[in-house]
Amino acid sequence: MYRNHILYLLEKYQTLVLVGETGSGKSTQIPQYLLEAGWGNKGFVIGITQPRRVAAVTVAQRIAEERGSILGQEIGYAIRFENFTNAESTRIKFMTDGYLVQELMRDPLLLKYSVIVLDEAHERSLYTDISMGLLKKIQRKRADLRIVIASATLDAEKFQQFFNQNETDDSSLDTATILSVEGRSYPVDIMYTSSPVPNYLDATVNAVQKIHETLPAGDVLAFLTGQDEVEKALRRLIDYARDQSGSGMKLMVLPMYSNLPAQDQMKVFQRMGKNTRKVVLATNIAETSITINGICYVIDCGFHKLRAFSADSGIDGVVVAPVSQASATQRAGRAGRLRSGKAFRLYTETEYNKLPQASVPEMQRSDLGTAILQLKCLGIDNVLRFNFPSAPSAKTMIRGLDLLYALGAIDDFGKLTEPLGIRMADFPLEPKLARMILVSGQYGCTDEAITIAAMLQVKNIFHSPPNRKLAANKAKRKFAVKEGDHITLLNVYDAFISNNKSSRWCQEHYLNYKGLMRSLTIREQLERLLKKFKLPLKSSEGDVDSILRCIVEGFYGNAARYHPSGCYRTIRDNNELHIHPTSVLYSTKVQPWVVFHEILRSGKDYMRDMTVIDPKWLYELAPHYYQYGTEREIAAKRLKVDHSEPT
DNA sequence: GAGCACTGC
Repeated sequence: MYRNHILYLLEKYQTLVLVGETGSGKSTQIPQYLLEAGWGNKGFVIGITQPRRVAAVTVAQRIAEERGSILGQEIGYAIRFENFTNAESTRIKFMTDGYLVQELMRDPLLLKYSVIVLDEAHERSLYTDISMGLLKKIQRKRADLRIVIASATLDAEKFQQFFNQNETDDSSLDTATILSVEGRSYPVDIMYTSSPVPNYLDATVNAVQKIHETLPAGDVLAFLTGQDEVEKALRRLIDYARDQSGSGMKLMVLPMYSNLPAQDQMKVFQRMGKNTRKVVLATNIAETSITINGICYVIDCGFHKLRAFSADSGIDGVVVAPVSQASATQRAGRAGRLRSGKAFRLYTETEYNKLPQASVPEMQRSDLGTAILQLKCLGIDNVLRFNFPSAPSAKTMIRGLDLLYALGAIDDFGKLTEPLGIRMADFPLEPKLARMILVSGQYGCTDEAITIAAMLQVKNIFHSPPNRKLAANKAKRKFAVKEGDHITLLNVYDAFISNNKSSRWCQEHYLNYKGLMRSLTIREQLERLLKKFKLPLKSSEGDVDSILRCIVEGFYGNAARYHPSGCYRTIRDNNELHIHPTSVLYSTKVQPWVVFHEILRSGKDYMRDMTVIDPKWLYELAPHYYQYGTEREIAAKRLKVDHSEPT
């Protein structure tokens, strides 16, 4: 395929932007071309990054198989917790883009590598963008390092300009170039509605029925925005399928979203009998993360859920937003992998033309605390001037810097503190939790701190099947304590260990066994980090106050106070907050002061994972953050803010 | 009485 062309351009240019549809085979072919052309000689390694762990593993597996080699030798992969590479023999190394950033801490100029391929760059994941900024810097010092950016069409020129070091008008001096490779997919007919659709859920259900009644055999993939919508549409289409039974072709309707248990997810990959049409109702998980073979018809509602971060309130949330043209193209393409297909867009062509070309990169809609910490650790002192492919707003950057300063990770000059800041960057956790763990030695509760941090990484520890909610709630109350969710999670973990990590015990107590096993692994990793920093593993032996104070050390910025209006308000910004119904504090008597782990935005702003605190701790532990010394003064400040706001 | 797409160290 474009073998010689690619190799020629890589000799001539430092950076090659390779444009081609996903699934065109380039992920597996290009690394092998590079290897055969000698880019893996003299001990050099060819590195390929992927935004997702599974992709890194499966592509590595596929190539190893093609070449008849054992995975972990010539072909290897490295992702968090798993390193299947061999220091001497590995020539092609797959990794996640996050892993590459981590690798840079050990090998700042990537001297081991001759080529780095950033695959799926058009997705613009947070770490792909960071990698691009860092690689550009490295290239100035290492003219021999080659970079391949593999992307879908839209961003190609932007990437080429970003990496091009030629500042003259003479294009023969360019250091970056673009090459388009053709995909192997089949044409897809795009259909639009003739007028705007009032309700895309109804329209999706109707479209499935119409396809089933009027179009030839072929499976259907419909994109909706969330679990809720998928389940709603599912119920209606199952009813429809039942009414249809007996008349011609059967209909098999299946849901697909990330929260769905693995065995149910697997069902969408099963092949149906000849007389059955499969309909998959999916979230955007089916846009990039998974590929279902045999889809001939795609229905695109025109919306998806996206992470959104507000630099003003510091609240991270998810919002429903119109898709971009790039997403719409990607969705439609899912119909043309087997033979030519049809994509039904539930919006007009005029509406399509008004859509943004591409979604805003993740970099520009995330909290950047962790990312800034990592950049500082890599020697980027002035992150505000760092060359990102799409720079985040100054406000977001300052918010991130503020947080790191408050947590003691950086000093007055923006320099990483020693040892706290440097150690925080080493933790695979958000900065608040990293600080909580690193100071836990002073509270004699390192043991409890890493357990709590590990438990907070896993969502849905408590299982609540819709038909047995009452029993599940009762089971949960057995672990619940008045101090709140953090100590409750600690109890659950301890009980899990003293019951020999029994899956049966979990089932009886409505606990998520897999989730608990995962927090066990994460906890082991954190324990290793404690050892690395020579912090002894020590339990507070039932002294709960020490643990609570330790939590406040990391989370004083997330403090809230009960407000007479019947909800909570953050101390710092006076934002309205509510208790999430999954909190153990939801059904107990009102506690005036709390800290929370995170805010969940869905209609209202909910605090998830809360702990009751003594307000004195706030100014004892964080006088620099709460400038007003006494509780009375904090209250006075709060009142002042209240008066200035019409409510 | 809620339910968030996805990903990563």
